[in-house]
Amino acid sequence: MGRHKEFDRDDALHKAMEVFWSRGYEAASIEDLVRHMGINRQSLYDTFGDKHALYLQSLDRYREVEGRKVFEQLERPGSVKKTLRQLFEGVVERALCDEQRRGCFMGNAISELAGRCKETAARTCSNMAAAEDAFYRALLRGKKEGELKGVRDPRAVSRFLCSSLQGLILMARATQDRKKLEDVVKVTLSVLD
Amino acid sequence: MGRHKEFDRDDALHKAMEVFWSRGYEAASIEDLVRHMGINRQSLYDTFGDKHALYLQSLDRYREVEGRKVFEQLERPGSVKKTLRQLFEGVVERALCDEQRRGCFMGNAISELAGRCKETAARTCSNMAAAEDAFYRALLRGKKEGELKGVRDPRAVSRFLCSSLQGLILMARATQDRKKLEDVVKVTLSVLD
DNA sequence: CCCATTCTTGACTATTCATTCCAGAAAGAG
DNA sequence: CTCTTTCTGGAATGAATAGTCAAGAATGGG
Repeated sequence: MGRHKEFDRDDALHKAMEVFWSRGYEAASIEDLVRHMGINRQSLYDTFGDKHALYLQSLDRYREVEGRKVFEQLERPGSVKKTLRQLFEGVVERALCDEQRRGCFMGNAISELAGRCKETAARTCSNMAAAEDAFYRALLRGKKEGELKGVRDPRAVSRFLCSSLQGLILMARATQDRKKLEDVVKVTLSVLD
Repeated sequence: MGRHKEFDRDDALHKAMEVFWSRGYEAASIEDLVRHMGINRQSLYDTFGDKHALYLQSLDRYREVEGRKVFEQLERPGSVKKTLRQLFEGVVERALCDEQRRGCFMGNAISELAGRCKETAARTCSNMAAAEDAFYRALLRGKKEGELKGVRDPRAVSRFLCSSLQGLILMARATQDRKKLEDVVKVTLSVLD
């Protein structure tokens, strides 16, 4: 009964996420979204609701896509230290390539919106808790496998790694100097020794 | 010759800074600014130029006021470790009090604007370099006074402290949990041992 | 074929935005 | 007082904004 949707919902949402990620909530206009999503304005409203609802769905999407990458990386067997090094160096590498300097969508959301939008606050808060847990499980595994004997308080260190990751990503938006970023990574990971 | 200005320029600029600091660039309307600055709209344009110019001046103002506090704190004689602990714990304390969750104006500027406004990028970049230098000088002093023997690469550690500070401030906007923030501080400062 | 559904298009509304203009009041200098 | 400057308030401008509406074309199920 009736015509099918011509566009792929997930695809359009992904495109919306890219717009909000690189421009932020306020600076992204519906015009920008319609153009970049490649769908009709009416379809946008019919499918995703209003701009704010679309933003929240974009945040969820980001968490699924980008968050999953991190979680999977942290769960891969092998040296936890090496994995963490790859994770942090990967952030540096991607930051230096990305000429848009988008940073972390979750971090941006915290900075721009979490203070005055409780739906955003809930999402960013729970995302950060999830990241902390992923770090925590990796640290526990590293301890069990005898690799991280120096880590006394894995819960505290997992929180530290969360915060450090955000700090590094922010710094990478302010400077292009690879040496500075690698210095940060070097000292950050030294707490694991 | 002529009537004097009725309002204090610095005072008005300070008020403008508060608005941009708590709401960001895009979400702060001229209406908000006029209301909170307590001056006339025309006076705003006559005195500060347009919204963008006012924003840049607010950034400069923030650097003078808030930056100076940090720089002075770092230059005070006495234990560098203790000073750094006070600095980081002060950030936690202020973040937990501030019900507006404003974070760091410079960090917010990086996140919201540095990618597409080169004047903002220049200011945030130079501010970060200044902060790095302030940390660096403090670390050098600590080494000279024999307190920080464990710090091998003070330049790298100063960069790390910069990044960590921003990470902590961001995390403090996402969570109210004092224990989490104190964990971050604890591990961060452990690199000085 | 017919009907229901959905896509597409473009126009439309209503609000908000930054910015400018204007006319008059206030106030200091000579 | 007089001139000049600045403050004040409100109105006006024009662009951009988010969101809605309506009419028609496309498409699939029955």
